[in-house]
Amino acid sequence: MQLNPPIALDRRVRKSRQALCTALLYLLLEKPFEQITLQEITDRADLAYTTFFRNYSDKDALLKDLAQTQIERLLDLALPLFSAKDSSTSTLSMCNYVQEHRQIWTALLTGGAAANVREMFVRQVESRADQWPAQPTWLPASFGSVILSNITLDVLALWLNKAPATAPNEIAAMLAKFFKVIDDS
Amino acid sequence: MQLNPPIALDRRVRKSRQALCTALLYLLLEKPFEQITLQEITDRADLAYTTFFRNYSDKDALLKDLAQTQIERLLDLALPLFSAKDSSTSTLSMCNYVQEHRQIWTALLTGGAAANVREMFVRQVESRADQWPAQPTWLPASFGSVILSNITLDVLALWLNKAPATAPNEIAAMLAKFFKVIDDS
Amino acid sequence: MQLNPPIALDRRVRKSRQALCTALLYLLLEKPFEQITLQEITDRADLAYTTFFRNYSDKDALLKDLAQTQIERLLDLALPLFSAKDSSTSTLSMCNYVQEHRQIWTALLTGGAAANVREMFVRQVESRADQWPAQPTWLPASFGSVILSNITLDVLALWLNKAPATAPNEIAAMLAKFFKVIDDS
Amino acid sequence: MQLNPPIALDRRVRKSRQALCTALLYLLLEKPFEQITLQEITDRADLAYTTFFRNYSDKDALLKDLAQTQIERLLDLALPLFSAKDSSTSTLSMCNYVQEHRQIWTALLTGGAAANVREMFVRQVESRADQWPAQPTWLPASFGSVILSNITLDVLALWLNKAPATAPNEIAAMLAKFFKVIDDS
DNA sequence: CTCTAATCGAGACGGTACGTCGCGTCTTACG
DNA sequence: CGTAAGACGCGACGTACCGTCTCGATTAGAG
Repeated sequence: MQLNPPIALDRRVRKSRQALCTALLYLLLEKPFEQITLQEITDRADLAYTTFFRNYSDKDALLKDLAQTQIERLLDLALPLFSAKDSSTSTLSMCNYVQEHRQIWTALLTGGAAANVREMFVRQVESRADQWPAQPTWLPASFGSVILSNITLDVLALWLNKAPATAPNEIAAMLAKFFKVIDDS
Repeated sequence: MQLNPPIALDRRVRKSRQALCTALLYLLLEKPFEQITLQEITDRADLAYTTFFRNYSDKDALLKDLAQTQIERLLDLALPLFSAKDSSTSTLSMCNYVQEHRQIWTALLTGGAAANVREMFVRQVESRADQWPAQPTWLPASFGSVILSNITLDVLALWLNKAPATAPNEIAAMLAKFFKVIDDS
Repeated sequence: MQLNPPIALDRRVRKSRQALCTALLYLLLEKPFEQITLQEITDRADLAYTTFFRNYSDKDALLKDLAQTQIERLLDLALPLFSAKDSSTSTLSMCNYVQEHRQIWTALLTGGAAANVREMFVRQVESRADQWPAQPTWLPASFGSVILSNITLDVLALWLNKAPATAPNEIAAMLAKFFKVIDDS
Repeated sequence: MQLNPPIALDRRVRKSRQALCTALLYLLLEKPFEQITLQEITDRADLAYTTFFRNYSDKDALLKDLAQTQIERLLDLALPLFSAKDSSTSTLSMCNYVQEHRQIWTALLTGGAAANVREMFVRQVESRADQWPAQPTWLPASFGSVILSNITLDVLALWLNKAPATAPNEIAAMLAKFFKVIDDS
């Protein structure tokens, strides 16, 4: 029996954080993460500079808050793809998800924070390593997840960035081809 | 019979730049690129702070100078791998090269500048796109090189970082497996 | 009934500026203005280096802030000296004022900023030119104020610098003698 | 019996110094002494930057070389003015001299080096204090020369700067009037 | 007329100070 | 009394200028 969601945040706090997140999101479409200033973020969010620090300790903390959730959702859809059975299903549903949230994922993957996001992504995948039993035998332990993650992100980034017209199922097909290599003993 | 390198730089200049490059290289083994200070670099290079700017406009310019050459050399060895014939030969020679220059490539790929280096790498690969004719037919144009580059770098980075004991030919074998997917129509 | 001073500065700002002014004042007693470093000023004021620029655009701006007020006060006392009537009275009160603020005026007139202060002084005198009607007839327009200012400052500087024991009324007498030349047609 | 003039400087050296002096002179007409760069001086003199230091230790040394001679010549003409007899004669000849070298004295007195030149001037006058016996009795020792010097320079500077059309003898008359105050017991 | 030494051109370098920008803390003033 | 506005400490950056140095190339002037 749970009381409340983690400690039901003040509505104002939720609003501020939301504003900061979307502000960052839009800025990421314009310029690299490191070049984005807290001042710019708070300006765009229409909040006082100091308010930022009441909500996040850091610019990275904001990015994390922004990206972590997205990554989680994506992984919930994507992880089954490692289990060979419904690989194609999960791959496709992942691509559909990205398609639906095209803008946010464009910011995350092709914007300036790409490197950071990839790192978070890989770390999350590794922390869920136990969720799929079959490690490819021809790769050293933990090589698999890193490489798989990177290929996935590469394909998604290229899709969003260079070939936005491509249909989700085409992308899913490409990914599937790569995944098969790893599953093949 | 070669003329002279473009303008044969002053010996002092060459020395300074060399000092700065090696200074950066060692610092990259210790901490992320963005956290490295120009002061630290010049201190380690035993040069005056202002001398940095006489040689490079930027911290990035230094990294570029440092990495670009290395990448070129690596690509000279690696590029034939795209032409299916001697794929395995070139892959192996590339791995051997990395093995021989393990330290520098560890700094570049697993240190803090990894993201930048990857970007440079991809850009160079793309600019040499004409050097291997066979583009995979099942991938949109220019997807191939990016993904191939990233897989290559992923594997190399993991090798240097997590499994340094592995022999070059084992790594080459892994790479070959991935490359085959792309070549397969 | 006056509203408020222009915008009633933050108490911290007032404090910082005050600290910077007095810091400069003391340093002027030690060395020429040009040799005084912003670092020295902020060190002595016990403020961060960058805080200087939040309060003044320039070292000169600080000096101006420091000197302008003093000059104004002095001129309020001194200007009547040009109207022949109470010449002696105003000259004496000016000398007394300088005597009372001996230290600050020593810094301004005999310290390293003397040249700048003289210039400000002359400029202020000229801008108040309308406050005394009688221009000497035997001098080109505007010669009078400049020369008068310089003589005044020369005498004051020498007094503070070389003959500090002299009584104010003696100095006033000297000045009076010079002023008489100008008033004499 | 003297061997050679001080050591007959190399013709090149003489040329360089001359070029540097005139370069500075012209620059002084444009901007304050402190804002003049060694680079600017050597550029204008069409000499290498390092050549400056082969001839002068300092920017001040150059100014001194430039001004000292001029001041000497002026004082040779002007000093008799302190001996009441031929006051008017010497004052006039001084004014004539300045008129003839109008440009150089404009640079020295109204340009950016005015403060330094004044100081040199006063110092030279004081070092020649013995050349005129009659110290005014109503002024503390050594007040006389400083004030006299400053008045002289003030008048000359104003002349050159604001009333260039005025004839030398008019200026001489003004000066005479001031000098009389001091000579009067 | 040559030879030698001083001077010059060119520019890298060490170093000091300046002024700017951004982060994160902390205080003030205001609603 | 809590929140905005924003001053402040701090650290890094990049610039400008000074004065030193090295290395050739040039030239003056003595023999």
